[in-house]
Amino acid sequence: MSNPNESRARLIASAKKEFKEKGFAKASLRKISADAGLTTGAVYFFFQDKNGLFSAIVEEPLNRILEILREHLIADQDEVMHYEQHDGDHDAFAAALIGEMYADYDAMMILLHHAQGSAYENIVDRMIALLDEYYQTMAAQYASLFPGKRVNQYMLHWFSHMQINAFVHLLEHEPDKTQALKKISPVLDFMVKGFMMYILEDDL
Amino acid sequence: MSNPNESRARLIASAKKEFKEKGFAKASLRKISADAGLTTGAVYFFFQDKNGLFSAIVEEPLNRILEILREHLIADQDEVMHYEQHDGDHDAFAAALIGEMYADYDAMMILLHHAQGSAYENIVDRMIALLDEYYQTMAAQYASLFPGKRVNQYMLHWFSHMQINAFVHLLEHEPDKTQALKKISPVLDFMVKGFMMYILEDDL
Amino acid sequence: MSNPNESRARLIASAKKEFKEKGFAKASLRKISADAGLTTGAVYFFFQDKNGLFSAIVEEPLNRILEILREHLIADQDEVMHYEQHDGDHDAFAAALIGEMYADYDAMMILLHHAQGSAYENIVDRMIALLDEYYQTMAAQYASLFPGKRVNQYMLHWFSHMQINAFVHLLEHEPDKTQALKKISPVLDFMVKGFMMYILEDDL
Amino acid sequence: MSNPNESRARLIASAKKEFKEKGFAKASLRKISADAGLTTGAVYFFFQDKNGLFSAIVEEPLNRILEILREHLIADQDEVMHYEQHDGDHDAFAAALIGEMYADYDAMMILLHHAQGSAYENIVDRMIALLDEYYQTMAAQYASLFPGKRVNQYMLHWFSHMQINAFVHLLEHEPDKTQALKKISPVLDFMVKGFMMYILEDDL
DNA sequence: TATGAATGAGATTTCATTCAT
DNA sequence: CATGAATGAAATCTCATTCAT
Repeated sequence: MSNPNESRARLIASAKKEFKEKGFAKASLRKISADAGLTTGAVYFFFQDKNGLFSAIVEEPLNRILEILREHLIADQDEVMHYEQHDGDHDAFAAALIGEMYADYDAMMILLHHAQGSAYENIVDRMIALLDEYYQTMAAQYASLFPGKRVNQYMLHWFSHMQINAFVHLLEHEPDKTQALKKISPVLDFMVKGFMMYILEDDL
Repeated sequence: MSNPNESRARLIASAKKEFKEKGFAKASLRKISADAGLTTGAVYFFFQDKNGLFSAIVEEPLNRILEILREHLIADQDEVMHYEQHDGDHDAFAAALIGEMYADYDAMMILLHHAQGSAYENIVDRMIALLDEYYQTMAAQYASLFPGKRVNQYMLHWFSHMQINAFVHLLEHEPDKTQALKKISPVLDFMVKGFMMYILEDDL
Repeated sequence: MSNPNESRARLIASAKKEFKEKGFAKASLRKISADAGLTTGAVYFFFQDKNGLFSAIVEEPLNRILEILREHLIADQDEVMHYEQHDGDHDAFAAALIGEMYADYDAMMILLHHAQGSAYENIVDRMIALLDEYYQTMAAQYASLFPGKRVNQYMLHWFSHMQINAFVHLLEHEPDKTQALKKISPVLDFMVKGFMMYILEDDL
Repeated sequence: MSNPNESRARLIASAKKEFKEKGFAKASLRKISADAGLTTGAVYFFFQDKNGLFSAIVEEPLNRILEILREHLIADQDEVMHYEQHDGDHDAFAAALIGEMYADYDAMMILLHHAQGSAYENIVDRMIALLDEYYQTMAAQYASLFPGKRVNQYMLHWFSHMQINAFVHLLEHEPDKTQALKKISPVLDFMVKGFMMYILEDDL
């Protein structure tokens, strides 16, 4: 009770429970505080507000995920430019991503599935948008190699969507990290092959 | 005040606006009523409660969708059993499904994206489960033709997930029905091909 | 539905059910009307308002009870003045009273036990007051025969209270009229004897 | 605002006023809070809900009453078993009971007369049942001494009823504790004598 | 470092009642 | 004879947030 770090930690632990059960919007600060053996005021001492408490849980894991996404995407871009074979890289990327996703499993679940009403409620869409942007450049370069073809924007966006959701789906359905790595492999394989085959359409 | 049906219709129209903007949980009956030029009591005259108002918007479109899903799935099962070629059928199914989905675009969006807190909050999951169940049977029969192979349950479930989400994604990104039909075509093609290739794994 | 008398009757029948179950205050006109296959408006056509509906149920039985009470009390007064023996009369009074009370058992129960919130919520107290008033006169005359004695007002009022409640209690605990007559007999006997013995106190 | 205990106390004081005037069901938390110079939220800070506020008023007095009732009843049982004379004990019991009843007069009135709709709405009936249970045993032993006689169940129950109501009636009609003690004395005397005389009937 | 008190705004829901038709 | 529509007031309750201490 006296150790400040401990109180903060207990608050976060209780908040994780509550957010996971009720979602951000329906979560009650009173219940979180009470469960932590503290009062609502304590939340406002340690965090700015309800959203601040939520941030304290998800911000760091999110940043690490975004970092990995960015690194991978930059690497990927170069690969396409050099027509390199990069199957192994995909697995390396998946491994890194899954490593971080499962490092704080609860936080990740909360961020991806229970953020409605919070400042993060569109996080999945924002990640998709991020991917989209990179794919845009990549696909344009790819298309330039095939005269008479152009990028199918809809498919491109759908691939971004599908790729992000593949990981979200994984998190939801496979709580074990080792199993997760095995299961995502054919999924990625499928998507990579499909990307090459379906991303271009006839230019009329 | 004037036409009886008009008030109910105004209430539903206002509710659609509010649900779409705020989602079920955060939508305010006060605002809905006021926007319709009525009082909250009127909502309880025309509908049972907040959930009843929501149902009045989404129940019928939902039922039509489920009907089409079921019809298609039964047909699909027979096809696999007879090794028939059925690409055309997929397009017919997509056409029917999209036809209904776009018949009341707003209702569909509300049902699929803004139902959290309502009795329909798990509707997408329930649709996925429905698909999953049918695929289960289908895949088992398919697997029986290939000794040494078995169904990859994870991939199977992911395909259900992906298929439903492909339509949800479509709805979200393509408000025009005609365009929607064109855009979903390669997506379905991609998924059908993938299904055959990735649904089985080595039996150890 | 078309016969007006029938509608009114159905409304009253449904109201009896609802009042008995919920009490006047918590009874819902909507539920009463619906149960009668009508709408709330119908209540206002046949009765003035919620209280009017209640009155339609209890007014007549109440009046008959009051009539009997008054008749008995006037007779009783004369008896005391003439020192007559009147045990049989008590039983006759009880028989008449119980006859009316059980003539419309439900109405009586509603009037005596479920009237809170209605215009009749103090009916038992008013009946007690009525009795009290008559006893007042009677006891004063009785006391005038015993120098050094005076009426114990508290006991007098308590006897009124007890007498009324004896019948209320009977109604509540014995739904059968014939049984009721048997059971009330020793109760009345007890009270009559007690009245004579305890109604006077020493005048200091 | 100022003294913390003061707000809670003001809330309880206002609640007593409102409950006494309107009864539990029709009492308004808004009015109670406003009268206390606070908002409804304050009620929910200090108490769990409307029933909790009611409990805060009546729970303690009630428990003390029940305690006295139980003690007296156990003592009474022994007395009958030993054919002891115990007139004095009745007065002691009455004194104790009245002492507690008048310790918080308003709370007692609210509990006994204005609890409809609350968790305590059947408290008088429960007290009667408690008494009834004890009398059951007592009367059975008494009856065993008189061959050819049996307990008149209806009278027995009516005595329980009458005894409890004698105190309720007292509370209602005599706000002064000292006066109350004097007034209840002949009432108890009357009931004790009656009990012995009327509790048995011929066994057929 | 945190509490305890309290606010103020808002939520859904229920109700008796009215009235044009 | 009765409906169907609608009101307006009120109800309990929940919540994030604030702030003096």
